[in-house]
Amino acid sequence: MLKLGKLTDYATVLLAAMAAEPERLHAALELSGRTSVAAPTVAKLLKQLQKGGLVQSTRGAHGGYRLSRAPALVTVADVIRALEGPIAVTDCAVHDGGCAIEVGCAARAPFRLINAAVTQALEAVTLADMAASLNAAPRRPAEVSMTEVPIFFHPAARQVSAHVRRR
Amino acid sequence: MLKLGKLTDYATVLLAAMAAEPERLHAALELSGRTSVAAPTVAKLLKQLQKGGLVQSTRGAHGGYRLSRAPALVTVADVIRALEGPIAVTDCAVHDGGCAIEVGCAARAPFRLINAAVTQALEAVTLADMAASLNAAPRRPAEVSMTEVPIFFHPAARQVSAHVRRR
DNA sequence: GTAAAGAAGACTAAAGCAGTCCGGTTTGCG
DNA sequence: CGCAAACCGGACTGCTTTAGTCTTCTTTAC
Repeated sequence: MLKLGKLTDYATVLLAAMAAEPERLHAALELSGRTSVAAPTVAKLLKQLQKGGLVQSTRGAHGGYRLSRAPALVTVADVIRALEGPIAVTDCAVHDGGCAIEVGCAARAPFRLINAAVTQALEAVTLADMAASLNAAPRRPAEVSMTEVPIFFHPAARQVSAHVRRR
Repeated sequence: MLKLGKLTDYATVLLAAMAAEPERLHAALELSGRTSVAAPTVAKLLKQLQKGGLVQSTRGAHGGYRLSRAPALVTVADVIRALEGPIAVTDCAVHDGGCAIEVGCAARAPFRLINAAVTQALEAVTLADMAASLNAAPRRPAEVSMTEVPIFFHPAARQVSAHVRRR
């Protein structure tokens, strides 16, 4: 399915919730309540995100987590890399060796290009975009039409959901 | 890792090998020899690809498999869909329900856009492209640079590796 | 000093994936 | 007519990855 792990999905939701109030300190339990993600899972994810440098922690009573960077500077690709390692559609797209085919493999070069394209799509969406779509009036899923997609590819378009938010 | 299954990878290699001689009939064993993929695996994959409508089989002695469509009309996305089902970066990007968060989920709409973008990248590469890169002089991996990627997004550019092939 | 909060890691259960093997059917050819 | 080559269809097993939980320890505010 070319699937992302469920945990990565949750992590994105958590970070989006934090991005709504970037300055505040967010306790793990509080985030669990706000996002409906199970508390132990939230704790586990935040630890990993901290290891990946995406959030900073404050220990002790009234402690919590805070985003390390401004929401606009954190992309979905960053989240995936923090939790699942480098983005690699196939193994051979990233590291050489280990593949029996390797030499004269027709798929290799094209897969590298695909990998780069996928990465670019993931770099195009930031936490700020997600937080914005949280604050906006709820949209019905069907309203996100396929025709809106090419905005990703316009060189100047960084804030994807700015487009989504309108109308 | 956003990984594709290894089997999907192999299937792409097999189809690329067949695309080099689209008219011929290819026996499973012969393809195994040409691609270094284990014979039972080849057989299994071709069966699945047939179920997915990508190849046609001829039974009996001197039988084999043939591509159902011209190589230029088969994309990597087709291969993935035949083996792994619909392309879905997250579950909620495709089917509704089953997600505890669901309502008021900030990540949902953005993930749908990402999913569409990823799909588009996968649709952009065909078996014909791969077969071409097989016939061309072998390129060293490093030569496929990131700067070549945007070709994917140019509206008129369908044959990605036509660009890769040159120089 | 006590309570609230994060840190760290071990552990279990479940799911998906890769790979193999089997018996069956169709077809070509001597 | 019978054998061999090739595909057909599915069952089955072992492995890896993932999700999720639990426990114990450390830090800090009041």
